[in-house]
Amino acid sequence: MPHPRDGSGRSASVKDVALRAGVSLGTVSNVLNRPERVSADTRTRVEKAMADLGFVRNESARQLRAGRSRTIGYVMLDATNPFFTDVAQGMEHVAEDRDLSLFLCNSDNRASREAAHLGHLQEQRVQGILVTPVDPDSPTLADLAGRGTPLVIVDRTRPGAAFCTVSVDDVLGGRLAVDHLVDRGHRRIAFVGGPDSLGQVRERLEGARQAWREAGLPEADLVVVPTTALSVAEGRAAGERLAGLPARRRPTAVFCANDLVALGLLQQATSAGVRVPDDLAIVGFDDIDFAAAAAVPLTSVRQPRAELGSTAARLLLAEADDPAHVHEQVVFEPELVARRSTLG
Amino acid sequence: MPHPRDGSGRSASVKDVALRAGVSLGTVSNVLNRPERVSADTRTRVEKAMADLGFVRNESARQLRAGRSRTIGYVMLDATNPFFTDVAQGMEHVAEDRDLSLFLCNSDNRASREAAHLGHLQEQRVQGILVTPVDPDSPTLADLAGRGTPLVIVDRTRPGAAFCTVSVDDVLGGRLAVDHLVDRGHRRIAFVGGPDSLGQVRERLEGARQAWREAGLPEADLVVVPTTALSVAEGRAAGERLAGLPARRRPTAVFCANDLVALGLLQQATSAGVRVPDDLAIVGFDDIDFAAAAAVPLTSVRQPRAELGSTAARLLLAEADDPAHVHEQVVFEPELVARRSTLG
DNA sequence: CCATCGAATTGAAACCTTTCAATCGATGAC
DNA sequence: GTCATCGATTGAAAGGTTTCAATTCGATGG
Repeated sequence: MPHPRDGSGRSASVKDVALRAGVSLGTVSNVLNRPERVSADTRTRVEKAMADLGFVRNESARQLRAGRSRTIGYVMLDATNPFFTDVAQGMEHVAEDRDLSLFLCNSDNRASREAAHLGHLQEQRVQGILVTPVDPDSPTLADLAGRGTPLVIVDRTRPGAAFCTVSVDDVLGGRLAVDHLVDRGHRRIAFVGGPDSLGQVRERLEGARQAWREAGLPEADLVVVPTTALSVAEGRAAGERLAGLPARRRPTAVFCANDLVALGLLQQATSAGVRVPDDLAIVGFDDIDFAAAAAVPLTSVRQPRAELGSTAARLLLAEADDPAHVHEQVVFEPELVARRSTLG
Repeated sequence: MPHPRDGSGRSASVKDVALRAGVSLGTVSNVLNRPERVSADTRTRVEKAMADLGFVRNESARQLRAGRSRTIGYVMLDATNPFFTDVAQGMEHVAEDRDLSLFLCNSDNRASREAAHLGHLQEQRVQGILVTPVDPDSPTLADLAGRGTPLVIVDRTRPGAAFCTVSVDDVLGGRLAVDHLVDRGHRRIAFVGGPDSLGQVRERLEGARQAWREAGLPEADLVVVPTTALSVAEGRAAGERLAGLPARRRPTAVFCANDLVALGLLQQATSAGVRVPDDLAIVGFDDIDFAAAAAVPLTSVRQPRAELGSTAARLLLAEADDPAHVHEQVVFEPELVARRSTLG
């Protein structure tokens, strides 16, 4: 019987272990935390007692004593978007190396959920919080940082802010996408994405406009098709709206604010008999794995997803370990990955 | 100045609040937990003190006292598979309703990671653990349940086990897929998936074989193409192996163990000039959003993903709240969703 | 004016771990 | 035989919250 449940229902504590092993409570703690200070004999005795009792360390008590937990948290914007799960993967590796747990939370694009999660994480006294915020200018974040909780913003930048940020140059990303389309000869294009409360959307569009302008092309030939979210469904809907445009205004290429939208659009286009890329070229953003795997492989602006996450996590821990830490704003450069959806 | 940081660096405790509000520590606790027992006057005074001090409740201490936390955990098999994030979404809703936090962990198909996560969750004294295990027969799980931690297995069934399970009838799913292909006139098909250490893979194949046999078709005409994982990349690789088969053995349809594999296969086929479904029909499994969004929308066996998650979470909480709880084995029926990848 | 009652508030104990100064015992040096 | 030393072990305190029995105070009824 490997795990005799004691009648009390309560799980065994160090005290119970000490009693059973016939040592003091401090010794049990030593076995747990500084085994080298305990004689081999006592150690095995204590370890046996632990096994017999099915002892599991109570992390709450440990944290209470230590003042902080062995956990960091990441509040992500959209857990169903593979981009963010890949970012989280990068964080996870760093956490694993340091033997920390990563607490994943999904704000699902809602400020209220975000606030709730941030509150819970604070109550847990996590070592620090990573967040891809609904709104990076929200005072909640500044408050948090001001209160002393290490905080790193992921996928947004905030120059001069009271915290580190790790992001990708979205304006540059937008330029890359549009430069590529212009190079391929397109002279009427659309930008699909929204809501523009999302900084990612605004900046990618801004970059697109810059590139378009610098190519000397008329503003009116860059149509903006707004969506209410960055999802596959919205991409499909946008495709329908695009198909409804009079032929002379219909673009020959589309730059989508992310790959989910691009995949939705691609599907709608293909099923409507529009050939990609011959009739319509498509560029996405993020370069999630599904982009390369689409039946017409998607040209996309690649972000170093895992690196974004691991860098953020490392900065967070640096700040948590060193109060004199100087905040950094890391900006990665995106890179265009050309595939069939624009190459024919 | 909304959050004056006290010189100590330590964050404010109930004691500090009590001192500042000129009340006892018990009263502060009452304001927090039973506000109706406190006079309006005192209450506002205490609330003001909390705001001034930027008081944040210390969850570790609360948990220590309460004996258990306000958290449940889900250890998922593959966080990058949208199927599991959708399942998690279902759990999240239940947790949100009960004002609990859901701690998401990714075992990434590795038993060692799974064990580490399970250990951490226990140490946190979570109310219960949801897990899609690498191996549902692992003694670790039985131990956990035996030790008294409420446990629910998700996406696997284990008749007569010492815990609840919530799953989908994978054998039936396999049958549905193959019945459909047989109905569409296919007489030589392949099953693509692996490793068969995964129960999901074994059972879906088993169902496929049953349906094939019952249709009176020769065993040899159901080719099994094993993969080392259920990923897009493996699907692509399998596609190449399939293309390498001599024409007379090449199947006219493929049933993939999940949608990721199917999407990879679809991509490989299309880029190799194989027309889907005319030259090759494809059926996936899970019906993730990307399945419908593929450029050739994918026929797939739908599982009630969110419902799987919410049911599991509800069972878990039922067990956590009632020690006399009787374990249940819930099995959902999957459903075939036919789309262009098999319909032409 | 006293007794009683109820509402509001208090103070101490408990939860479990970690830490650290103090103690103990044995070994080796003189 | 005594003293210093060193390793091993101990015991008590601290950390923040919650709970609950006990207390206070003002008000009500007699």
